[in-house]
Amino acid sequence: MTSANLQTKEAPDNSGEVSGARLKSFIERVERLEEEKKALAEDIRDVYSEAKATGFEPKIMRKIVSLRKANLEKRREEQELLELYMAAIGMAE
Amino acid sequence: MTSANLQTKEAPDNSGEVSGARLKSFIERVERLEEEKKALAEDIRDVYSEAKATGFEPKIMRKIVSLRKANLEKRREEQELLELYMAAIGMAE
Amino acid sequence: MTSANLQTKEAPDNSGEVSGARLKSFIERVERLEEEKKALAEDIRDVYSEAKATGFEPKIMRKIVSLRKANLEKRREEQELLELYMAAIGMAE
Amino acid sequence: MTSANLQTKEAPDNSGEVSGARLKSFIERVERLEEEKKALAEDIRDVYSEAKATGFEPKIMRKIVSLRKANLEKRREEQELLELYMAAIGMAE
DNA sequence: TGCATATTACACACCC
DNA sequence: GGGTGTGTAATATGCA
Repeated sequence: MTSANLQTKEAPDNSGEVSGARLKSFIERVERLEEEKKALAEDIRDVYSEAKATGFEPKIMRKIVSLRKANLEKRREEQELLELYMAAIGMAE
Repeated sequence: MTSANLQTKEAPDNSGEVSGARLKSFIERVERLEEEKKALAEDIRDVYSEAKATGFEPKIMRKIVSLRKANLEKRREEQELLELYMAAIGMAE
Repeated sequence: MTSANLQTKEAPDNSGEVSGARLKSFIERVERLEEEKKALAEDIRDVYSEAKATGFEPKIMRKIVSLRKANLEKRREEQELLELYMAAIGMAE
Repeated sequence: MTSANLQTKEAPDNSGEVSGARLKSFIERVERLEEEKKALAEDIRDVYSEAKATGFEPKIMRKIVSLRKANLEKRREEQELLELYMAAIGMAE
């Protein structure tokens, strides 16, 4: 398996060593980022916990966050549509 | 609604203003963290894209990442089981 | 609502009655299955209770079950990864 | 580990062998039930798939199932409350 | 576009 | 009985 070429496209070098090293590097970059992501998820939970400790209900808070996000996306879509129309009628931004 | 007390526990102040401000602060902290999390998710996708551009298949890479994570979790669970056993037979930590 | 077409695709018949009857039938099949599932969940709880009554700790038992399941899944994933590799290097199944 | 007594209460026998066998039996009973439960979950998914193939939206169907379940529970709770009241005022069922 | 998977929201079970 | 953690259900996302 070590000498097998994992790449589906043409190998730019004459050994699997380099390919393996690059793959490993990519994998580790992903894992590092995943860890950071996980840490942020924990931070978020901590905020909810802290809020709960001061008397706010996380469940409702999540609802609020979700609603605000939906509003944002809706606004952004409307904005994009607007710009599309403006471009269509020759109004530069 | 503006004067209603959103908190389930006793209000430590005489107005909903303060409570609302605190809630808003929590919400915004969550939203900030969510944004960072989203950015990381994009970074991860970028890594996969970059890897793909050099010839690695994201599908296989994801499997590898997933497998390594499973290994890690399994090890952690085994450790927990061991500690559970030790606790059950009265061996203090 | 009664005459509205609940189906997203074209209605193959001239009334909502049939559509409603089919929907009801699906719903009831789901509910029946959900009931059976719930009964099984209760059976499982009963086993843990019985085990506990004879001196085994459910917490540890759950860990064991979980660990064995993890082993199984890990093995399956490794197999999938292997097949993925084989496919990637052109080895037909 | 093999001779360690996993039971927290007094061992009714002079060896861990029997205890281990009983534990294994409990574990396997749980696993068997879990498998059946999983099979039912798949059956349910199949029903939704089949419904979807005939034009019904699973998302809405799930909502309906959930609502009917809530109604059922609500009714049952009201019934229990009613019986409680009746018992309280001496009205036998 | 449909399927598979990853993430998120929820509910139940255990512990204190 | 209230909080915590685990496990499951639902949704959202990415791939074929």
